[in-house]
Amino acid sequence: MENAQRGGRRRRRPRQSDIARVAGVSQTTVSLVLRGTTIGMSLAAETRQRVLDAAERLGYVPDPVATRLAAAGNAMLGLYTFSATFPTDVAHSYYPILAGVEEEAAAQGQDLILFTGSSRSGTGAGDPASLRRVRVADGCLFFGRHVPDEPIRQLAEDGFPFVYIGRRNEPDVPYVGADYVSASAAVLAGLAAAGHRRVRYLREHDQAPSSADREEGVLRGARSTGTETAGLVVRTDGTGLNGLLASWLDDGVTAVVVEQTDTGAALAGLGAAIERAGLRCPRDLSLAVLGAPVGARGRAPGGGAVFSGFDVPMREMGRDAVRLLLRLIEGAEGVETRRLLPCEPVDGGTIAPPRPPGRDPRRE
Amino acid sequence: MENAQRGGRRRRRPRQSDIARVAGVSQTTVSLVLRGTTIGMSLAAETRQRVLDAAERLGYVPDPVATRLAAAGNAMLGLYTFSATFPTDVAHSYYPILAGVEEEAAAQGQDLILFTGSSRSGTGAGDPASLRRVRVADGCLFFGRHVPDEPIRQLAEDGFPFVYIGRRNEPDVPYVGADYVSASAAVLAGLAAAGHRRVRYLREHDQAPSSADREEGVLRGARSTGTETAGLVVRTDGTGLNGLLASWLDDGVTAVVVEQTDTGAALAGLGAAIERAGLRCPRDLSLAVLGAPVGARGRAPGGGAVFSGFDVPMREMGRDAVRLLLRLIEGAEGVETRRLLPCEPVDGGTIAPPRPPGRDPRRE
DNA sequence: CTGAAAGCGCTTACAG
DNA sequence: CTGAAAGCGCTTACAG
Repeated sequence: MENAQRGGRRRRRPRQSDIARVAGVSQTTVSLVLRGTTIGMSLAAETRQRVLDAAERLGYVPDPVATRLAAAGNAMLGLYTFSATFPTDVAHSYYPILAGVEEEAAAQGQDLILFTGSSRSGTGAGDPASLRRVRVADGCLFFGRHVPDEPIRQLAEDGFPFVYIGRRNEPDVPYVGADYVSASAAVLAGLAAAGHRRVRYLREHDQAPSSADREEGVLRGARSTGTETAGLVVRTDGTGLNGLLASWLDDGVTAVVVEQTDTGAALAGLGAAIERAGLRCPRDLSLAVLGAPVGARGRAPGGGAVFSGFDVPMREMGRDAVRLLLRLIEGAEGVETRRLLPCEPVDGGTIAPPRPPGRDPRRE
Repeated sequence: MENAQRGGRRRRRPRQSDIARVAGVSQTTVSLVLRGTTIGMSLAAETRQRVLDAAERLGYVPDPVATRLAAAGNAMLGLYTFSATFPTDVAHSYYPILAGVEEEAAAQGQDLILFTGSSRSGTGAGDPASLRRVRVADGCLFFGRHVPDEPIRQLAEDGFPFVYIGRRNEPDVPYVGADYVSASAAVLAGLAAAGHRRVRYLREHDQAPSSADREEGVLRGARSTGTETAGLVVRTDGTGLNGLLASWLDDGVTAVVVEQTDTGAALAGLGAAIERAGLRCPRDLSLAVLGAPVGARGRAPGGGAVFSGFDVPMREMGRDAVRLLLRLIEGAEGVETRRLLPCEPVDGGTIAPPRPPGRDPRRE
């Protein structure tokens, strides 16, 4: 191996002109054969081969930056996350999305550029400079609950192809999201079918579309099943749940629905309150989670059962976003650019018929 | 947003020459003031202002692609994994490494290219063509237990900077690994201190350096503590553990040490055998794992306790590999290019004093 | 203090 | 079938 690594003069990467010299042709010709361009189809097979050989021998690899400057594609897709791509503390909640993106990118022969600009600033907001860098890729996937509008607008205006992972409100923005509305409504329907009429829906203060959609679904589901809507929606930052839980029990609430976000604050707070009160699910209280938590945290408190509710098809969202982005890059017409994927219902065992009226689970 | 995404004609973005025209200066001057370059410090304040104003008015935004081309070096680090980067089935075992890499890359202002070449071919072996692609990055991180030598050699010869994550045997190859030898020896010492003399070490057939190191550490630890070495090392592919376990108990074995690999075959097989035999750890049998499994699988069988053994500092390995790679890229002298990071011992509650001789846990 | 020029490594008309 | 030339939008010596 020689110690090429240390101080060893690094040999300059070969470029097309090097190949040209070796093969005895012009740089233009090199570019033509290397791109396998269909325009200058008429290349002598022998010339072609000579160029190919030289390129192989020199270990040529096209420079993606130069390629992009000259306005061509380079088989690289970007992924820009408006929060650390690999969060430490968030229990890897978004890992499956990354997995899906990587999987499909690989299947399509695309490399993936992870743009790290956003994670640097602790804010999680993408700073404009780092956002601009995404242009070295052929197109970019965006992802994160909170996203700055302006820089993205810029990209859109310039015709740079991109796709959001997660539904967006802005018109004309391509995205692949999850159908939280239907899935949430279905959960309420399930609760109603089990006999619950007085339910609480716990959501965080977050304003993201995914939260709004869940709430809409919950309300829609409640209305269509005759579940009480008064006092149904409760906002929390994850604290003060002990008191809330107590008041709910006083009011005869028999089931609680929680949204699962990246912070997991609401669910964590509720879980703690339930444990503290010594309640058992679903005997004392039915529980449903909108959007299944990932990994080890997917256990219901005091039971070991898996939460009832629905799964977010994160992996599939990642995959589909890659497919859509590729379509946009190739300029395909008539592609559906706003997609909602169905969420799989999960019958996890935390929903049961309501406890008999008048029975206070805390006195047992 | 106009429908810029689909075929819409896009307005040309302003460039430096536009500013130059408006401000009545040369494009060079524009570049100078915009970069705030320290070299051409001597810019008339008035000129400077004029340029700044024009830039502001035109809404100028530098083109990152052009900037990079001109500046040489593209602030991209590669990560090439000799297996799917985001495995589905392997319980995300390597996730923390990715997290560390991403974290440090972000801190250093580097973007990350995930090369997907290796995952495409089901083989997990990187095909030479895809491997060559890594040259588009300024340098590359390699990762995976089994790695093809030849293409890497090529890269080294060309002076392309790279770093392995995980120890390598080849001389002169830069790496950041874990000190499995010391950590494994320490585990044996702990077992000996608890009173165990007859121990079995279960490893897979795998030949990777990380496996070899663990075995070496186990043997070293056994020798220095008077633990029996005869029959100590046992190889398995994860099957036939029921029989093996029975024979060990017959032989008076009181503790088992298992290596944890990416497949987890040995540990999974052993765990199943233990459960099947109805043994409880550590009462009936002490257990230690060399290299902690990740996430939900980190629970010991029949107990719920965390495994004793040690943690692999994956996140820190990722971070440190990025740092080292950056040093190599900048051509730093006298850098330690072969690093082993210490593994944190884990006292997880699966090690206890040996059961009394003659007590057969299976008859209780 | 400022500008003309070359160059980063490619692609793409346009001529032969 | 192949090459000379211009251009993508910047940066960086090098001259004035």
